[in-house]
Amino acid sequence: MSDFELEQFLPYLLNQAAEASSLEFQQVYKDRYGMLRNEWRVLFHLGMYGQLTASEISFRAGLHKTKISRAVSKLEARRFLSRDRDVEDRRVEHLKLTANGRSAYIDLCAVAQRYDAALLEGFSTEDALTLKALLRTLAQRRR
Amino acid sequence: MSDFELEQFLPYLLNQAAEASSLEFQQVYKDRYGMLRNEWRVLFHLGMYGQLTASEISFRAGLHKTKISRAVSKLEARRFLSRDRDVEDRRVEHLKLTANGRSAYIDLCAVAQRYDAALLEGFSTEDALTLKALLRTLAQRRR
DNA sequence: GCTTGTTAGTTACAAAATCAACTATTACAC
DNA sequence: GTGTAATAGTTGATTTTGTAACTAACAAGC
Repeated sequence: MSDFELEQFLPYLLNQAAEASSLEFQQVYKDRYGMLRNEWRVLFHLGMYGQLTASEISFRAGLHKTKISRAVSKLEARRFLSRDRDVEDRRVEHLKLTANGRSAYIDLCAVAQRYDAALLEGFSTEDALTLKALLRTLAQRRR
Repeated sequence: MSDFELEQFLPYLLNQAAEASSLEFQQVYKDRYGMLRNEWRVLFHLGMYGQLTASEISFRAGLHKTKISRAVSKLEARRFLSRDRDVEDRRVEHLKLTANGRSAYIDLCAVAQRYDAALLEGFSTEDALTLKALLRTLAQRRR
């Protein structure tokens, strides 16, 4: 194919952009709290929505249950969250952040907000909104 | 932080969108040619630019040299590319696609073009252009 | 009650990514 | 030339992920 442009191919572009714009933030949660990507995501979901079960996080974040399971173990080991078995259904665990976890969440939220603003610097407000709306649409078609 | 929205956080959004929109295409190059993401990328760079060295691919694609090295080995083992040692500088290898590799490239290009169009279906031409331009800007801030 | 099916979450093993150390070759200083 | 540094690319050890099989608990039919 003569007229194909890799740099115009959406999945490629998205990957490049995602990787580039995750790098610095990743550095922060890794260096500051020893977290991995999935751990950060679980922490944020609990921080935003309060108490959740692993399945609920899995559904909301679009993460496979094994990823959740491992992320939860790590976060628990580092005292960022606590588990509570459901009394009605003893298969279910309710997860919530410890004080420690909450303070990490609050700290990282602030970092994230500043970081987000920095990434969008140079874009017009309208472009920024369009970008995020389109990305949300693309992300929705899932699994 | 009360007003933080994970779904508005650019790195998160980009990752979700990237993952969602890579899935189906990944399935194609995996099922049809047994390729991994890095192998597909190397194949496309060689398909688009002709003969390149590993370092050149590394620079253009923003991939670490170990990823290139392993992708090249796999592609060579499956007869998708051939290596040629440089006569002037015997550290350097010139890589290029075999007929086999080229035909895989041409096939995947066509798939990619159709897939790209399908992803953008429902977006206005203007939105599509804006999206790609912004993504390119974000991707540029790199490494 | 007992069997069958389903759901929540974990674990085991293989595949893949990472990071650092390595070899081979060239370049440059003296 | 000889020693030192730089570059191209590979390999190995460790971590992380992915897939599938697993355990434990519940639910529904009979």
